[in-house]
Amino acid sequence: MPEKPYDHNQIELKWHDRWENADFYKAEENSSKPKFYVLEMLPYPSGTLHIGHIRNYSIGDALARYKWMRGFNVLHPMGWDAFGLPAENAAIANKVPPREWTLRNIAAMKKTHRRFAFSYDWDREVSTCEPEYYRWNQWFFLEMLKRGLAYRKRALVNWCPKCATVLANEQVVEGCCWRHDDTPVEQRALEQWFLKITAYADELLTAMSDLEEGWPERVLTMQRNWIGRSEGAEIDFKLADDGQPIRVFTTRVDTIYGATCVILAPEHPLNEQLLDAEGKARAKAMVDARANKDPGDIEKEGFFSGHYAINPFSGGQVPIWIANFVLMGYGTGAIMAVPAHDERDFEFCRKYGIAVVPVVRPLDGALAAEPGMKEPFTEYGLVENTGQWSGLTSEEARRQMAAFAKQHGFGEPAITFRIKDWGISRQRYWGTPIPVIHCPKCGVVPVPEDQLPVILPERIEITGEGRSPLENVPSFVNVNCPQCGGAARRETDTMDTFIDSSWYFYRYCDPHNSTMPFDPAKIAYWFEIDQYIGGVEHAILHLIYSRFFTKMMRDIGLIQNNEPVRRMFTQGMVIAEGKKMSKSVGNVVGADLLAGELGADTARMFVLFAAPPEKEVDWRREGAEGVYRFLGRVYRFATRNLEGAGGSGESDRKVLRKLHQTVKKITGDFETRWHFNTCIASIMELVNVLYADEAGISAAAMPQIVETLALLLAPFAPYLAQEIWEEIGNEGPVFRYPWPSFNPELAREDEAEIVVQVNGKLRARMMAAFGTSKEELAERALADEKVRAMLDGKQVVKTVVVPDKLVNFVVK
RNA sequence: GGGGCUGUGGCGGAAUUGGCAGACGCACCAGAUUUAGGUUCUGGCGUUCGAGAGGACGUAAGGGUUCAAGUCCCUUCAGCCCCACCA
Repeated sequence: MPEKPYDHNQIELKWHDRWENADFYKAEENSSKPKFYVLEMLPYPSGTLHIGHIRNYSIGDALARYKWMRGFNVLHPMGWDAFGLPAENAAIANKVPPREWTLRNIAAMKKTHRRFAFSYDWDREVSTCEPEYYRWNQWFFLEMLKRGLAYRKRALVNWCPKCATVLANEQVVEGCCWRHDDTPVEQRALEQWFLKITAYADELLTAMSDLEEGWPERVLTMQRNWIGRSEGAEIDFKLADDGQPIRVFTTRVDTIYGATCVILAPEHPLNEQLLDAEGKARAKAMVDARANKDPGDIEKEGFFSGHYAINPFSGGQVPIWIANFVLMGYGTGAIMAVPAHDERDFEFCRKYGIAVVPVVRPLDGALAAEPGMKEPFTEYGLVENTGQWSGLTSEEARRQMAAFAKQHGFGEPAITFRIKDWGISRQRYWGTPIPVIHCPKCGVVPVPEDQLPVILPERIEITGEGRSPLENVPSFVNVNCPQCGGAARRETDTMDTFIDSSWYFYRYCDPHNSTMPFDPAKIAYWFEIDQYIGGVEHAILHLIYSRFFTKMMRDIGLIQNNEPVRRMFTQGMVIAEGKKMSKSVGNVVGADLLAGELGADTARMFVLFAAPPEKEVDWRREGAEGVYRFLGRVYRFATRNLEGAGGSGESDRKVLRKLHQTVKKITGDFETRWHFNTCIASIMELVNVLYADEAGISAAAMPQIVETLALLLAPFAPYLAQEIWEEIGNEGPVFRYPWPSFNPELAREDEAEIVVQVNGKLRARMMAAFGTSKEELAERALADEKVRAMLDGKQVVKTVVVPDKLVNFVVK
């Protein structure tokens, strides 16, 4: 039978059209199949396909297809959201209703996406711009408000002048906005809404021990550092003037006898009382300087406040200083400086000539002599000259002294976290409105549940800098108070869109529910997510937020699982021109271009082939032709051997062995590592063997070979696999057919190749039956001419034999 | 400053448990097919010495453990990522 040329367009469009409305992986709830829930980050609703998502589709799509063939129940939904708005379209964000803008793009996007990824459950599409989604965002907000998990306070916030909005701490990168790395973030004081993520700080940290198995260590480390738990004590020093307490946080209360000053952050509230006009000006200058500089470049600076504090343990008086390296946002905003036992304090005190008093000695040494101390001793040791605690170990002293402080009312053991509450207010049009009303009489009043959702007005004008465009829409702002009925103002802040991404995967399980965010029974069925695939850039933002949301929803009583994701996979980024490919950098390459040229099969397979998925991949299209050539080779081989192509049969055994070895190899790589690049490489090897031995394959063996080849290709090149599947007379989707199994007997080589080494260097090879004894192997190796020549005149000191593998002679 | 990751041909990468370094592909070279180009098929392709058979060297650099090291240990260098006056 004559071969057919590989025309990717004809094949892909044919199946694309036939599959237009098919849902191959439609979730079968309550089926007896094992559950498998793949989630991918959402496609961005921008005009061009974001190439980073091609990688998502490649990985998740291939995996879903494979899992389905292995008999798993796959929920693999597609979602649409409002975040990821291109920076250059910031104007749009303030003008076009998110919903309209998103819907406009969805239609165009679907076409391209379907060709790349048709394994989604389209019924479970969730758009986070839909009023229904707003409703449940707002419902969650009000639930949190009831429970004290949402609150409002005046706060210094990070402000991006370009976005004209507030940023969460997590969204500030090197002092700049995460979307505008050339725009320094400013500090502004605004009334802001916060979610009390700190209430879960401890659990977010300790629960991580359950995730160790399925999450990358790297991500867990980042989260641990971000949450930043440290154990210590809070101690009240007394202001010498009037006895009012100055609370400091320390992890080393055992060193408190060595505290030679107390240092306040420049923005510490007590400064208002302590400092004169000049001091206040200096403190303010420090705050401003800090906002605009790289933290690493700022030199330690400070000045004496003119006041003293009393050490509650020793009773001694120490000066109170103001210094720029003390942060108001961490601990209590005040520290006790122990220069003898802390790097920073040492540097600071030496600079300003403040006393250094050693009080901890190394376990095997003496107390450091001062003056003349060159560097602080920061490790644990034994405390000395510390009153009744002298002689204790640092650990023991820490415990006892903290307890003593509590007992006497001037302190207590304390745990401090680095993580701060999540500021969710955005002065931006693009987001879920925060559902509260400000009434001059009643204060902050929640919008009653039956009035949800509060939706965004359409067709609004951009305002000037710094205020929500919603403030200029009277029909939105002017409302009656739900409590007293009087005139009131609606909140104009909208929610951070990370709220949307924190729970959308729950909504996937029940996307059309109009009475609840989702049916708890459905969540109980699907969750936890078995496998989540996302970019590594979400390690601390999205992944901490969604863990927080899960715990919050559990405490509301909606769900039972403690964590959203059982196993987490962070894929590498796509790099172009040496930079992370992203819209704001402007180096996005349209992968649909490649797909249009060489086909979606080639584009997908090429991305998978380029590198293992956890690694970043440099986008260059040079290698794509190779993949295209390969697919053509496969197709031509299959079509010319459909029938009556019987060969001699002399190669059957060899080819079938290779076939079974390939199935074995790919199955292994799929199950354990997801190294699709080696999967594809081994299919290529197989095809090379098929070409070399084509004439020797019998008509009896050929159908099995072609069919298996189609099945092996199905996860990577579904259109081609399907086409071959049909050509050989099979019906229905190829990936509904079970993944091929391999026969270990057939996969095994007849004989083992034994490597013969002399002093660890390869000198010869020989074939031997499996299980040949060590003695016989050594004997046969010695018989080899070349080996004999190498051993001539030398003495064999030792012979190492690894059965079925190698013989090594050690000679002198 | 702290934590983590990476370093293999001209390039992307393979080597899953310490056991043949460079699978597979790109690029390049040659041959066959073709009027020619393209396509397709076949072969070559780490460096170096050698006419050849064959030898020596070779996984960032140096050292160590081992019969055997890309893989394990130590030191150094380079690059990337995260955190960063966190008391």
